[in-house]
Amino acid sequence: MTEPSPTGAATIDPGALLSERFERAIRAAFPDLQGSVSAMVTPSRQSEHGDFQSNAAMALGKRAGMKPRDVALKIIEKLDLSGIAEAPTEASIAGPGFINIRLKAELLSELLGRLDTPELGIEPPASPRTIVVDLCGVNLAKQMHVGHLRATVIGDAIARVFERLGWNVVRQSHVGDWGLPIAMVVQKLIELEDAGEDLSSIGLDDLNRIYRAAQGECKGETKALETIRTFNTGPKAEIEAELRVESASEALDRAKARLVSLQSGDERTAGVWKRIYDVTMRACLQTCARLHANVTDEHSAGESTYRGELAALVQDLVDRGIAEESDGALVVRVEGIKAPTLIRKSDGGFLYATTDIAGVRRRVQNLGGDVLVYCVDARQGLHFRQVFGAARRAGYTTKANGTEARLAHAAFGMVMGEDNTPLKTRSGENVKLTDLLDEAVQRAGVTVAEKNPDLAAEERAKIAEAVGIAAIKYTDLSGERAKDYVFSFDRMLAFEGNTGPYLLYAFVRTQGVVRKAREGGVTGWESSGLTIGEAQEKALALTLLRYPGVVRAVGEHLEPHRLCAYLYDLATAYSSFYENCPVLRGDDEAVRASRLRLCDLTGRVLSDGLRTLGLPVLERM
RNA sequence: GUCCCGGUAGCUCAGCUGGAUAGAGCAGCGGACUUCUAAUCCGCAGGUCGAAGGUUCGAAUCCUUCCCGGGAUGCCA
Repeated sequence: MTEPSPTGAATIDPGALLSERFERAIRAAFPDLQGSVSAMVTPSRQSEHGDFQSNAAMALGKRAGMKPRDVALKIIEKLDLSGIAEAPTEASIAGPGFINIRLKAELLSELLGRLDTPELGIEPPASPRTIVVDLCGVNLAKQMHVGHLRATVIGDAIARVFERLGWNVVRQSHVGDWGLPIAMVVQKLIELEDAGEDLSSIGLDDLNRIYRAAQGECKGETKALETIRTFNTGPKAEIEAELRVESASEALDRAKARLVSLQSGDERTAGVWKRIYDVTMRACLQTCARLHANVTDEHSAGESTYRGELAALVQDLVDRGIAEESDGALVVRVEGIKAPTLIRKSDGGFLYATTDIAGVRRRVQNLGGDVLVYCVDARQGLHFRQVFGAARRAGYTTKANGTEARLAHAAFGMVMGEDNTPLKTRSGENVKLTDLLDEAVQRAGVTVAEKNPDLAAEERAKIAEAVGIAAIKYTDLSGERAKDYVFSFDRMLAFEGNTGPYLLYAFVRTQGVVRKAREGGVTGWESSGLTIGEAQEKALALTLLRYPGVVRAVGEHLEPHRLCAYLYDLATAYSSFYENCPVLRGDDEAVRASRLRLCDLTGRVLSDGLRTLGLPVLERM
C-alpha cells in the first residue's frame, strides 16, 4: 500500500517529518551544542502564520549565547525542507524567533494517500500489551442509575481506544454482589417466600424496592432517638423511637446471620442469591447493550469471586510483615499517605480495600495486565491511592516476567442537575439510567419527525434511538473527565455546537455525497489523485492527518474528551469544506474525484472515531 | 485540621510537552437555502484566564501563598 515516497518516511504526521528535518538542521548549525535538541515543532494556531512552526530558536538562544532571531537564521541556512514545504527564507522568521512553515500541497496529498488505508494510519504494535479496564460496577438489587453512567460510558470508551490501538483489552465490571447489604435482601426475600410469596416472577424494580425496605429496616433510628432525648420531646416519642431501634437491631441480626449462611454456602441462601444476581445482571447488561457499551456477562467480576482468596491474601500480608495490627484491626501503611489502609476489621471481616487489593493481584498476575485502569468516581481517589500503594508494597503489581504494571485511577466528576447539585429525581432518589435514556430518545424523536417528516416510523424510531444515546454519551465523554458537568437535555440534544447529534450529522453528510455519486454512476474516484487547492481543503487535510496521533494521545492520557474535541474539529472542517467546495456540482472531473475521496476519507475517520468512542453511527437522519 | 479536584466570555465548555492577538457553542446582532440533507455555513460583538508574588526571552499553562466552590478523610462499599 505504501509506495516509495520522495520524503522517504513512513509517517503520516507532517509535524514528525518537520521535526526530523529541523533537528538535523539544528545539529548542523550548532555542532558544538551539548545535550539533546528539540525541534519544538507544533501546528500553528493561526493559519495566517503558516501550517506549522518551530519554536526551537528561542529555547536555543540562551544555550548558544545568541539572539533567538540569529539562531533562527542559522537554522534556516541549514534547513532542507525539500519535498515537504516551501524553502524557508528570512521572511519565515517572525516575532522573537518563530520559524513558520507552509506545507506543499503535494505533501498533503501524499500523506493523505498514506492515511487512506483500512487502518487509517493506526498500525497495530508488534507485540501487543495488555490493559485491564475497570468499568460499570453495578450493584445487585439496584437499577443502573446516573452514578453508573460515567463509569460505563467512559470506561468502555477507554477500552475501545486501546482495542483500536491494538492492545489486548480485558474489561472487568466489579459487581457489588457480596456483603451485608446483599445478605439483607436475601433475608427479606426468604422471609417473603416463607410468607407464601412467589419469587419466580420478581423483577429488578421489585428487588430495588425490597433493597430499600431492607436498608430502612436495618438502619434503625439511633440518630432520631438521640435527637428526641436531647430535646426531650416527651416519653411517648422516646419509647416509639426505642422500639424502632430495637426492631432495627433485630433485623440487622437476622441479616448478619444470613450473611454467615451465604458465606458458608447454604443451599437455599445461595439459590436466592443467584436469583437476585441473574435478575439484576439481565437488566443491567440490557441497559449496557442499549448504551452501546461492550459490557457483557464475561466481563463481570463480582466481589463474590474474591471471597475465597481474601483470608489467604491477608495472611500473606501478615506473614511478610506488610500488614500490622492497629486497634484490633489490620492495616497496611503506605508511604506518603497518612491514613492507613484497613484490610481487616476488628471483628475479622474484610473491607472493600481488601477485595480491591486482591483485584489488583488478579488483574496483574492472572490476567497479565501491563496497565490497570479504574474508571471510577473521583470520590474514591484516596481509596485507590491506598489500594495501589498497598498492592505495590505487597509486590502484587509485578508481573510474572518481572515487569511492573502501571496503575491508574481514571477518576471522573459528578453529573449535576440544573440546580448545580448532584442529579436526583424530584423525590430525591437516584435517576434511573433507563429513564434518562428514554427521555433523551423521546426528545430526539420529536426533532427527527420535525426535521425529516418523510421517514417511515420504524426508521424514525431507529434514528431517534441512536441520536438520543449519542447525545447522552457524547456529553459524558466530551468534557474533561475529572470535572463535574450539568446534565441538560436541551443542550446535549442541540444539533449545533459540540454535540453528539452534530457529529452524527456531519457523518451523514459525508455519506450523502458518496451515495449520490454512486447512484449517479460516478466511478473511478476511489483511486484518483488527491489535490489540495482551496483553503478549506487544506484545513480539512491537516485535520485528517492528526487522527492517529489523537487516538494515541487519548490512550496515553486516558482522556476520551481529546478524541471528542478532535472529531468536532474534523466535523467543523468538513462542514466548512462542504459549504465552500462543491463536489458533485463542480464540472472539473479531477476536482470532483479528489473531493469525493476527501468526503469518503473524512467519513471513514469520523465513523472510526465515533465507534472508538462507543457512539452509534447513522447513514441517514 | 490534613489531603484530592475544580475556578477561563452573560451561560456551557476547549486550550496538547510553557509560545505570537486566549478559542468554540449557546444566548445577542447581521448575512447566505428553487440544497451534494440549512440538523448547516459566513460575519459582528463579548474575557483584569479566582487573587497576589515568583521562575522565564515568553505563563491560562510551571512554583509559592492566599480566596472561593466541591469532595474525601480507620473498622459501610
